[in-house]
This record gives sequence, C-alpha cells and structure tokens, in this order.
Amino acid sequence: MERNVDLGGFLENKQNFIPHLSIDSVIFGFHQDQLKVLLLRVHDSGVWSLSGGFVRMEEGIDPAALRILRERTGLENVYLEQYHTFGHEDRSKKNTLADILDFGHTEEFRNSWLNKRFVSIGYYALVDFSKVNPTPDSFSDIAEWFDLKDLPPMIFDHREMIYKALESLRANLDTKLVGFNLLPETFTMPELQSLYETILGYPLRRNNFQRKMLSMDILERIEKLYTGAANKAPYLYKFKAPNVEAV
Amino acid sequence: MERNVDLGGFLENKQNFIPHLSIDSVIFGFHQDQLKVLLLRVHDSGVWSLSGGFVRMEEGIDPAALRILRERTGLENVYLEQYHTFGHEDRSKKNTLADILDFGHTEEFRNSWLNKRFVSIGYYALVDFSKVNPTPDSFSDIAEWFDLKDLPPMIFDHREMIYKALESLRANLDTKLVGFNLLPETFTMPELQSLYETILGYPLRRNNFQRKMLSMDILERIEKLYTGAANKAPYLYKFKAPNVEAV
DNA sequence: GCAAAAGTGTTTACTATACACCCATGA
DNA sequence: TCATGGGTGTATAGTAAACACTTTTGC
Repeated sequence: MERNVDLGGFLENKQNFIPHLSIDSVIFGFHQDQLKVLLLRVHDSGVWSLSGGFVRMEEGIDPAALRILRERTGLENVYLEQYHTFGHEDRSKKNTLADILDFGHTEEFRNSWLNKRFVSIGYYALVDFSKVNPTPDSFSDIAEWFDLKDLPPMIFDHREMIYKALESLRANLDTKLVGFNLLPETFTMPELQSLYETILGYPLRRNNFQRKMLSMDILERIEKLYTGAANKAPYLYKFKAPNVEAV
Repeated sequence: MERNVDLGGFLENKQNFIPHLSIDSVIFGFHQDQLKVLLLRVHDSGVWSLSGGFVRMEEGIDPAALRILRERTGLENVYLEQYHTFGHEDRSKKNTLADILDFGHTEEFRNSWLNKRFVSIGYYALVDFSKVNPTPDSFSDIAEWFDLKDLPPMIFDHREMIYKALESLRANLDTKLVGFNLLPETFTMPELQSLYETILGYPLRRNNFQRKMLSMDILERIEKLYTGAANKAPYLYKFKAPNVEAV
C-alpha cells in the first residue's frame, strides 16, 4: 500500500536527536470515575502508542519529557515523574513502525535511525482531564483517551509500560499525595475517594477515608456543591499545597 | 603530562556500543558495621567513579548491567535494581574524563564518542562484601571499598547517583526485604539490626526489631554462635527465601 | 415524610512502642 | 559471681478498621 506520511523531518534526524534513545510518557487522566490514558493512533492503523519523542543532543531528559508533554496536551505545568527505563533488546521488534507504516519510502525508512533498536525512558504524567487538548504528533493522526481497562492494540511494549506506570502511581499515591494532580482545583470528598478507589482497584470505607484525608491537613474546605440530587450536598475541597511538583 | 593509558578499544567503540548511553551501578556492601560502595580510581588520578559501562547494540540493559557487575566483582548472582536514569544535559561536563586523563592521544580522545554527552541508567547492587573480588576496568587502576560517609572526589555526577541510590535502598528496605542480600548466608540478629540501622541512619529498639523480623516468618534459626565473648551466644539465622532476585 | 448520599461519633482490633525482666557466657 | 550482651514477656500508646448514627437535600 502506498502512503505518503509526512514524518516532519524525523526520518533524517534533522533536529539532531540522541540515537537509540527515546522518551515515552504515560499520560493519566481521570474522567467519569475511570482512569484514562492518552494514546496516539499511528497513521492509518489500528495500533496505538504512548506520547513519545526523542532527546535533543543539548537537552536534558526531563526538559525533553516536558516538551513532548506540552506538544501533546497543551499543558505547561504538569506533574511528571520518571519511573523506569525500558531497554530489553527486543522491545521494539514487535508491532514495529516498519510493520505498521508500510508506506512509500519504505527502503528509506528501514535504513533510517528511526528503525533501530531504542532504549526508552518511561515517565508518567498526571493531568486534569478537562484541561487537556489532545494533539497527535508526526507519527499519528488522532490523540484519544482510553480506559485503562480497555486498551487497544499497542506498538512495541507500550502496554507493559502502562502497567508498570500504574504500579508506580499506586506506590506513590499515599506517600507523595500525587492523586490531586488528576483532579480539578476543587473537588468533593466522594470524587477524591472514587479516584483513590479507581487507582488502587479496591473499595475504601467512606468514613475512614474522609477522616484520613482530613487528618493530613492538606485540604481546605470551601462551600457546598448543590448538584440538584435529592441528598445532602457535599462540600467542595481544594488542595492546600501546590498541585504541581516539578520533575 | 604524557600518559599511555590503554582504554582497551573503547576509544574506537570496537564493540559497537550504543552511543550516548551508559550504565552505572552503585555496588553496596556491608562491612564492620558500615555501608560501603565499591569505587574505581580513574587512572593515575584522585578521582573515582562508579562501576560503569556501555550497552552493546544487541544487548538488553539488564544483561549489560549484570555483565558489568560480573566483571567488577566476579559475582554471578547479585541483587540488582534499576533505580533512576540520569540525563541532565550537563551531567558529564564536570570532572570529565578529558580533564582527568590528559594523556598522550588527547586529540583523539576529545573527538571520540567517549567524550560526548551521556545519559546514564543507574542501577544499584547489593552484594556480600566478603565474596567480592574488586577488579578495575579499562578506565581505572584500582577498585576499592569506600565508606558511604567518607566518599572521595568523584567523576561527573556520580556522588549524587550514590545518594539517590541510597534513598531507593532505604525505601525498599522494608517493602522488598532487600537487606539480606548484603549479609552472608548466616548472620546473627544483632548483625541484621546493625545493617538496618546503618542503612536507615537511626537506631532501632533491640527487642522490637527482633520481634518484627521473626514475625515475618522469613528467618530460619540455626545453631548458636560462640564468639568467645563473655555473654550469651547469639543464634545464627538464615534467610528462608532465595537471597537473589533477578532483575 | 422518605430515600439517597454526605457527614460525624464511637467502639474495637491491631500494631508499634516502651518498659521490665530473665538467660547464657567467660573471666 | 559478676558484667555483658542476647532473648523474651508484658503493659501502654497510637493508629486503622468496623459499626452505628445523624444531617441535608429534592421529590
């Protein structure tokens, strides 16, 4: 099949990227009581990938990850954390770009630096779902949120990267109080609890959860939120500490 | 100063290593109630470095780390854990090899792939001090244990890499039960406690520590150890689970 | 008033800590 | 028999879990 996909100068490595090294970010969001990841669909294919990119020769890896994240979400200040580096020798040998993008200049692509073995530094980002403006990159045509429990076919080892990121997120949930980065500025206690339950994967006691959260003295109670439902209106809360930790 | 240091083919990258990517391992040992790290002295200099190396083009990063570790310690089965990847753009611009090794073929070195910017994947290893056979590499002339509280001048950002590794070790001490990898097959309870205290940096209660360890049901009590001291002989213990977790 | 969901109070269980005591060993 | 360090028992404090109850809201 003849395709004419513009890879925006990536094939020639015009921007002088470090070869064999990539960055992939698992972008987590929370919407309708579900944990979501932002994925990119590889051009004209049924295969999806994480938000990824490369590191410029004079660029630090953290700034590179932030740059990539900005390009995919439009967000400037996001919680970003490096969690693992993936470097199995065969990690980019299944569901490869070459397999998926069997476009015109195949020969050029197969010989390009893009088609080589890559070691990828994994980051995960926690963002406010409602603020994200999903934007595809040169390798993709759509950016879309997926439920973590309903992931599409994915390129390389990106599925495993997501699961490992979730593990890290779980481990950091209590110690680093990272969950708040997935919520808007204000939220109710039941919303916060639902977030925790979704991430951890098991239910929590309503009363004990509330007590625990309030006892940490990190929440500021604002006014009540009248939803129109026939029950007591929940309070709105605001996270006291700044919502973003720089990497 | 004219020096003739043999870098064993590294200058020409004969072994086809991935450029700009290195692996550095913080090798922890425990000896005389002190936490130690194994360091290598850069040829004819007062500057020391971690055990490091490069990743071959067809080699996974974990096998590469194990290979390097084997070469520096002679050990086959070691507890090894990837903890962080260091990729600041300036990380290899201070205390560089070029500064330290101002040897004969300077021009060749300055232009070589070795003198470029490197992203380094950090691992830490936990080994039985008494079993290690410290062996320098092509860049160093001695391999020696250093007390963590008395580190010498170090190349690049290796000092920060050690501190970050210690943080990870502390965080994993209780959850992953990694401490046992720093001890011989058999050990006494006071020895184990001393290890924990040294890693954590604060004292623990003798009786409660023992109870906690025994309650986890991971220790097997062997016979008593008669040291010749004028006090009750401590029991020897053995760790039930296998001492090594593969990476 | 009633159902639904939010919020608060109280009891219980568990674990971590502190304190006290006993045991074995060699001089 | 005494000092020394190892081992065990018990009380207390602090926290986490479970249970029960009250409050607010719209119909």
